[in-house]
Amino acid sequence: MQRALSEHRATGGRSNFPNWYQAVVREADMAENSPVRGSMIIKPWGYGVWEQIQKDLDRRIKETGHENCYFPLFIPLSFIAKEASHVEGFAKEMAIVTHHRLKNIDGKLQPDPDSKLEEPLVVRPTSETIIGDAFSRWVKSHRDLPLLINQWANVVRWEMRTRLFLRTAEFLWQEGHTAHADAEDAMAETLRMLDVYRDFSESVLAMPVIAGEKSANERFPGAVSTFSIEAMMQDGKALQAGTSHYLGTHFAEAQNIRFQNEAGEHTWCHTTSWGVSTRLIGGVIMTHGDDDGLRLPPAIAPKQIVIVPMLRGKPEDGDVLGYCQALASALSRETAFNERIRVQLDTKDIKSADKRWNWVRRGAPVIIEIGPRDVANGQVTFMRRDQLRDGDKVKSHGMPRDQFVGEAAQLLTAIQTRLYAEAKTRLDGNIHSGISDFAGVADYFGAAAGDDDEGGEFKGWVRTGWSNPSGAALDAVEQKLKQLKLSIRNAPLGQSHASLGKCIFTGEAATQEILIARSY
RNA sequence: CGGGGCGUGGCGCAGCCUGGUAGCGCAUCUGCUUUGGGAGCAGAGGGUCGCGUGUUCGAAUCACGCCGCCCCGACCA
Repeated sequence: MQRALSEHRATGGRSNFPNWYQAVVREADMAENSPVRGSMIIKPWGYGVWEQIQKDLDRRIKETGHENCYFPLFIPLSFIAKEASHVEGFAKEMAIVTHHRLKNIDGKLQPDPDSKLEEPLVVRPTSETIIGDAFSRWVKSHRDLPLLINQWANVVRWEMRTRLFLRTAEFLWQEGHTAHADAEDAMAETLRMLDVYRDFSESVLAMPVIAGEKSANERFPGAVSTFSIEAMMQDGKALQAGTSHYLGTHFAEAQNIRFQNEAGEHTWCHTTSWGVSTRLIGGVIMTHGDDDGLRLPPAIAPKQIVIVPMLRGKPEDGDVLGYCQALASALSRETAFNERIRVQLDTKDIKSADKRWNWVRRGAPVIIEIGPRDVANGQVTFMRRDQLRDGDKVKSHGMPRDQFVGEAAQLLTAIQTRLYAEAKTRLDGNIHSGISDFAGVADYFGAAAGDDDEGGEFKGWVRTGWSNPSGAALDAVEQKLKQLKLSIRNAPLGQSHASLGKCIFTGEAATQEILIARSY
């Protein structure tokens, strides 16, 4: 068997990054395009990753005091209008429901004109309005605060340009919505959840990120401040992997979310919202994938250890299978990342070599291959997906069975750690902080890439000082960057306020450092 | 939605300029051989060439319209 791809690799390599990304999504069996424009079918392996993400993040969300609930998919158009009137620029492309019945007219199934809705319904693009409406009824007293709500849901945004996982018309996410008595408490919540995202991304997805504050122009419409975590993909571009917004009293005022304080005065709540989506899976792919396909961090791999029996249609197959079954059940009694190890014994009736490569492409962290020789010697032969090859050859390891079972959890942890370290080295090593003027930035990133579809040369990020201008001055900065296809990702948190030099845009004294990058 | 590219069996492509009724590699199925490894040989199945209209005796091939995908831009998680 041979793949019609260079050097036996499944993906065609990362030199054409967009093509490579699509190849990994396909080869790893994660998702495919659907008949509906811009909407994807998430296949079992891809959805399995999402389920692991959900499970871990949900626990963290609950541990920080939030409760899950569910709000309707349909939002009255007037709710959106209300928000739009208070939040300039909040004009997302949305799907709108206008009828409630189909009718066969002239042989064509179409909306029945008699079933037109009095008020159109919007398929939720985000739920601030409908949740805020409920909050206005739920919050009466300072004793009701803080109100800490989360929901796991799908949302729809009629995006012009879509890419599997990174931007789809419909996507899955969680959205947290909270109401607080004062700004201090709400801001603490905003930063707390940002840090939940940061830690989750780093320790579970093995995807290092920089947490920071967005510039005024990149704020969520209506937010007082927006924070993000930004991850560096293998092509050097930044991916906004999660956001957390402090909304001040803007939404509370628009939706009448207020409470009586201890003095009996009616007071506006301070609200927050925060979310991460299936985009995280795109981030994982572009962070950890290699020329052979996906590499999944063990913490989110639907199957952490896959056992491939070397069956040959011979009498000893029974012994091999029995040995594998015993190994599988022994391994699944072990614990890694606070859960039972997820083991799969692959008994599908295909060639074992094909099975191996299927799991390699999907990114199973550990692939065990058991043949008669292993059975006879009480051995386990395995491959680490994070260190699959030695040069061009596949590297396999042998170990006594009981030792392997005993050390399996450590092995998974080691893989998790190594994937993180690899990504962390790339991130840290490609943030350039020695550039002190705009010409240097332009020079570093070079001219904007042409209209070809090549991935282009790897460029990291630039970290430099600026004076945090506002209004027209900020617009000018944005335009200047846009010409180089650049944007300000965020102003990293926890900056030391040592000598920052001059703003590379205005020449004034810099007040903080920002990250500049090309982005998704 | 603007610019560019593309749409031919599951995947990757050739054919299209110079219309004549579909081909290659991989994958799939069957048989035999092979077996610590992304196997070999032989045979087989699978495509109304994105959709529609037009031109033509005849359209994958030409024209027009539409849809979808990819890249760039605008927009965004």
